[in-house]
Amino acid sequence: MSEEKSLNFIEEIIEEDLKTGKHQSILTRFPPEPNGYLHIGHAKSICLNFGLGIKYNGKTNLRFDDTNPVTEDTEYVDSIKEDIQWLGFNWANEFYASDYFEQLYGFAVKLIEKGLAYVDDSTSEEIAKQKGTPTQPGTRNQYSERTVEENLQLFADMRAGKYKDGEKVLRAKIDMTSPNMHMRDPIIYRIKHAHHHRTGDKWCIYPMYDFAHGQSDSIEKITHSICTLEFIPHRPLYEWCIEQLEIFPSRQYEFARLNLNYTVMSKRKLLQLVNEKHVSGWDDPRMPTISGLRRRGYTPESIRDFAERVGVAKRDNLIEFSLLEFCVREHLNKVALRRMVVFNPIKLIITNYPEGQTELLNSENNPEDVNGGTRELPFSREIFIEADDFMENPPKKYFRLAPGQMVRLKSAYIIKCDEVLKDDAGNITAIHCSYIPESKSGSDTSGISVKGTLHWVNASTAVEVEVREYDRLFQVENPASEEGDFKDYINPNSLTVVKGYAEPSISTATLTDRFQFLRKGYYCLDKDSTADTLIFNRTVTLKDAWAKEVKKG
RNA sequence: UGGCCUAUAGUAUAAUGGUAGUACGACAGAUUUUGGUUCUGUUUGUCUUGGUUCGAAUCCAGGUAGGCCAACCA
Repeated sequence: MSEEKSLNFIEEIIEEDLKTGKHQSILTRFPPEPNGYLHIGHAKSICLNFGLGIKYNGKTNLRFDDTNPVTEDTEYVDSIKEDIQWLGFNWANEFYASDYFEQLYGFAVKLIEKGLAYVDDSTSEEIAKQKGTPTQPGTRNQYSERTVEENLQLFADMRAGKYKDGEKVLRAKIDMTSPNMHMRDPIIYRIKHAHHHRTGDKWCIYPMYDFAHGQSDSIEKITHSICTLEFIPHRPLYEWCIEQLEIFPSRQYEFARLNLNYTVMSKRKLLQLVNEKHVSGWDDPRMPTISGLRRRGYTPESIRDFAERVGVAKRDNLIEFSLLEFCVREHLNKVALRRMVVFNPIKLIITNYPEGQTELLNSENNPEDVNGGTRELPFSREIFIEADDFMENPPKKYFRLAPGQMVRLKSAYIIKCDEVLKDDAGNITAIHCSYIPESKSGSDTSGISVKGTLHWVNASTAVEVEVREYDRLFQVENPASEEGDFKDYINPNSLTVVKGYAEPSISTATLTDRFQFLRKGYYCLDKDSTADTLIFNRTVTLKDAWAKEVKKG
C-alpha cells in the first residue's frame, strides 16, 4: 500500500478533465525563449510539465518561443536542449514557434477579414498614449477605421518588405476601454528586418508573443498550457483569439514561479552578471542556472527532488537555499565516493612507527553502499592532519587531538599526542604522536575507544589539488527587491580558492565522479582541471554540528 | 485611486464544511571508526472584522497586506 500523496491544483484539474472525458489524454509543453540559459526556476517548470506528462501517461513537447529574432540564438537552443536532457526528460516533439509563421500569418489575415484587426501607422509613443492607463480608458485612432481591403493590402505590403521597422504594426481590434490592458487593441505583428536563427531572412514581420504563444499551443493541441502567474492577464486574449479563429481550445493554467533566496532568477539579470564579468559565464558554479548547478556538482536527481518538494501553488514564494542543499546532500550521501583531503595541513610524526616503512590500509568507498567497494591508502610515519583538528588548550567537549589525548585516524590506528614542536616564534611546526599497533582498523584488539576520528593523508604521497569553495552569490535574501542596483549586493567572497592535499587515489577522478571529502563536504572535478592540476568544486559542505557548538561559545 | 491574483509555523506546502498535518530549518537527546548519516523528541501557524452553519483554514461580504498588468520583450 503506497501512501496517497495530495495533488497540487493542476493535478486536480487534470484528473477531473480525464475523469469527465473532457480530454482522453493530456499534452503539455515547455516553451522557452532561446535568449538565455535555463535556471532552477525553469527546472521547476520542466519538472512540472514533463512530470505531468509522465504521471498521466501523456506527452510533452519542447517548443522554442522564437518570435523575436534580435535576442535569440542557436547557442541558447543547444544549451536548453542539453539541460532538459540532463535533467532526465525526453520531449515528444521538438517544435519552434517559427515553424508556424505561415499559419500565424494566415490567422492574422483571417482576423483582418473578420474586421477584427487593422494596420496602424502610429508610432509606439502614440500607441502607448492612446492606450490610456489602468484607470483611464484608451481611445481609437483613425487607422482603426481602415477597410478590410485596405488592411489586407497593407498587411501584405508589410510582409513584402515595403516598410521600415516601426513604420506600421498590425493590431487586433478588441476593446480600448477594457480594464485589462492586454485587450486594448494589442499589437499582434511588428516589422523587424532582422535575421532569424531558423527562418533566416524569409520574414521581415514577426508575430508578438501574445499572438504566437496561444495559437502555437492550439496548433499542437496542447491540453494544459502551464505558465507562470504574470501571464494571467494574457489569458483572456488567448481565449479571444481561439474563439475568433475557431481553433483548438487549449486552456492555460498559471502557477507561482520559483524564487530562491540569496540569488536572482531573471534571465535579464543573469545575463548582466555574465556580460559584466561578475561571474565566469552562464555555467559559473555560483549561478542558479542549470548548467551552473551541474558544474557545481548538483545531480539531476537532487534537482528533481527539490522541484517536487517546493510544490506547486499560486502564491508568491521565496524558497530557502537550505532546502536545495538538503536535497543535494541527501542524494550525494548515497552516491559520493569517500576520499580524504587535508586543506590546512599540520605535520604529524608517529615516533614509534618504523622509519621508511609504508603499509597499505583499506577504506570503504561509501559506508552507505555495501557494494561500494574499498580503496587502498598508504600510511607511514609522517602524515598530515587538519590544523583545526589539533588544539593545545582544548575547550570542553573537544574530542579531537590535544596533548595527552587519543583519537583514531580514519581507517588506520589510534594515536596519542605526546609532544608539540614549535619554532622560535611559538608556531606549531609538528606534532609527535605514538600509535597503538593493536588498534588497526578492522582488527582492533586494543579495547580502547575514542571519541574522535580524524581524516589524514600520508605526507610523502599526498597529491596537491586546487579547491574552489563557493558561498552565496548575494549578501541579501532577495536582491531583486532591494533599493538600487541588485549588483550592489553581490557577495565579494562568493569564491575562495584553496589548496588541498589529497590521498593518491584522487588522481583517477573523472568529471562524472562525485566525492565526499571526509568531514568536509561534497566535491566534483571541474572542467578547468589540467594534467598537472586537479581542480575541484565544492558542491556543498557537510553539516557541521561542531562549528555550531563553537559559534554558540 | 481600474482590473486581476494571492494570504495556514522562520520557509514552503497539505487538510476539498467535521481532530490543523508534512517537509526543510531551529532546538534537545540517542547511535556512530565522518561532530556526516540514521533514529527519537521539542518548538512555532489558519491576515482581520462580520455573516452563513450544529460545526468554517475552507463558503459569503467588508477591510488589510503582498504581487501582477499601461514593451513594436517573452
